Amino acid sequence: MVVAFVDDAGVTVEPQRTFTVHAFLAFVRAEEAARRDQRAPRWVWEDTASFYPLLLAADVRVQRCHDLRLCHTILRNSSLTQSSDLAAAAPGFWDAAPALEPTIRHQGTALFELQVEADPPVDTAPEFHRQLAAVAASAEPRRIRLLLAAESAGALVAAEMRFAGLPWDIARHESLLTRELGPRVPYGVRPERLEELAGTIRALLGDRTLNPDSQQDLLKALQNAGLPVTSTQQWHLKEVDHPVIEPLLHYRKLSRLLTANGWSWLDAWIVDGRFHAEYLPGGVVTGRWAARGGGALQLPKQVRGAVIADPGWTFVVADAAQLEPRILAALSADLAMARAGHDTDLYAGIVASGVVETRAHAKVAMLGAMYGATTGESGRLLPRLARAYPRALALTEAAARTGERGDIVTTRLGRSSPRPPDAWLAGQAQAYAASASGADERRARSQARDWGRFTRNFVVQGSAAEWALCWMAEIRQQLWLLDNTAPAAGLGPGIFASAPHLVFFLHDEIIVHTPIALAEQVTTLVGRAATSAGKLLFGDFPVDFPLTVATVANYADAK
DNA sequence: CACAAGCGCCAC
DNA sequence: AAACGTGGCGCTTGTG
Repeated sequence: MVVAFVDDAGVTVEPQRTFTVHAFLAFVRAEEAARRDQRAPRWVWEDTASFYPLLLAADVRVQRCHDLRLCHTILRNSSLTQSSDLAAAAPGFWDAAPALEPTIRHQGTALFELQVEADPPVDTAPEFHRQLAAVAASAEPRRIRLLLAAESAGALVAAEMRFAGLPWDIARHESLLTRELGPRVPYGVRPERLEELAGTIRALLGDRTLNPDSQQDLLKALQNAGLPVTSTQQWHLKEVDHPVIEPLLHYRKLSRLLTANGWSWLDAWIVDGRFHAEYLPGGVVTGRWAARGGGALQLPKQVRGAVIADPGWTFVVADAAQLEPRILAALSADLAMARAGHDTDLYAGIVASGVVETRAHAKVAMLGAMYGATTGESGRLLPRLARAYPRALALTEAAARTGERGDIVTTRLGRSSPRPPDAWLAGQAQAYAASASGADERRARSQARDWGRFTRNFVVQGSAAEWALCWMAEIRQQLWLLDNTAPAAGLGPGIFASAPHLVFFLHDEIIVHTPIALAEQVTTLVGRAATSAGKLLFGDFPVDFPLTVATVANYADAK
């Protein structure tokens, strides 16, 4: 492996060196240890997800990195760097999907199974220089630089969380399954409780062969039994008065538990008592993370009782209270809205200001403003919200109009929305042609509004994702410092064996797994990190980012 | 046989 | 009450 040494401007400061894999691991370990009290090195590499697991498997953590692939995507699309050489170049290697990463399900994986370098090896220096140039020439270098740092730190966090894993109590999960579904059965066989319910449903609908898993069959059977239904969705079925509805909804609930988080899921995803979720930083266009396999970002509340801290350890579970409306208040510099959330639940503050009558109304109206609701309760309440918070609502409206025109919008730190697809542009163009029919125009208007709702939400969701990245990066750094108070901690075998560490992330919520004795310190630093994240994004604008924090041994007790 | 679309439901 | 954003995933069903 080849390591080049450059300064912040990308200028070579030492001759490059070539290492074997094992020598490289020792080198990184030594560099991180030697500079622990100074400014740590920033490792510039192609792709954290394929590279960092190698280091973690060898018990080596790094403090900082620059993920060329993730940063390239941001710079390629950002309105803040649109005149750079990087953005102008034809799509190439750095725009392609990353190579298939090595599979590391747990720390027992042997080193020789890991692919260290791309084949053929990638020359990272030219791309790094293009990126530095794009940042330097940006209209907002401070923001875009912060975004790249936060995105890269997020990639480190994602790899570390996958490596450490979320503690999972298989016995407790299995007892839940047995209690709800009956004894374990082989894959493909209906568990006892589901079979009983299927029988009840068939009898009540007079259809001996009905498969309740088939939406088509089910809809026909319901209609044949005289029920006035056009879909089999839960909310729809709940409005119908018939004896079959209760067992049917129960069947659906249990079936979901079996297929999404049943015995097969346990077998596939829980290794050594840990759920090693694979997060995909930057996996969503808005900058949110996605996840692959195991449904890490959709863990049902129903199974969270199986998330149990190790003996002598506990969880600090923290979620940002009303994150997106607070982000909107700060983005739009809407002082009235920021004040409504000062020292209180933001929705309660809106009620206290006399804008709407109940917290539920405040919430549905705010969500409607951010998602683009036009009808129902939310649509009715919007005008009152717009009177009380004109700046905030003007921002969401402007973002929607921008999208309807086919233009792009940009988050606080500089992530821009994609351009609409060609089919969308063609549809809009067609609606203006002389030959356009009324149907063409209606379709084009409808598609324009759809894209407007996307850009409307993009600004808020994407800026909230940036806040969350900064929050996590700060938590990670502070946990590292806490860890460093112990001699040589973090750099020996089992790097997360004795120190508090992040184990879960869900858009606006984190879990730290920590020795009980350190839980109070962790709680304090997580709260401070939220404040720091707010300052990084919005400077001195007076917006609060309060957390709901719980110290619990069982995730299900967090809320 | 593999794969994709449509549906439904989980999370935020 | 049910239309309003971002996703992943498992099932059935249709198609190549």
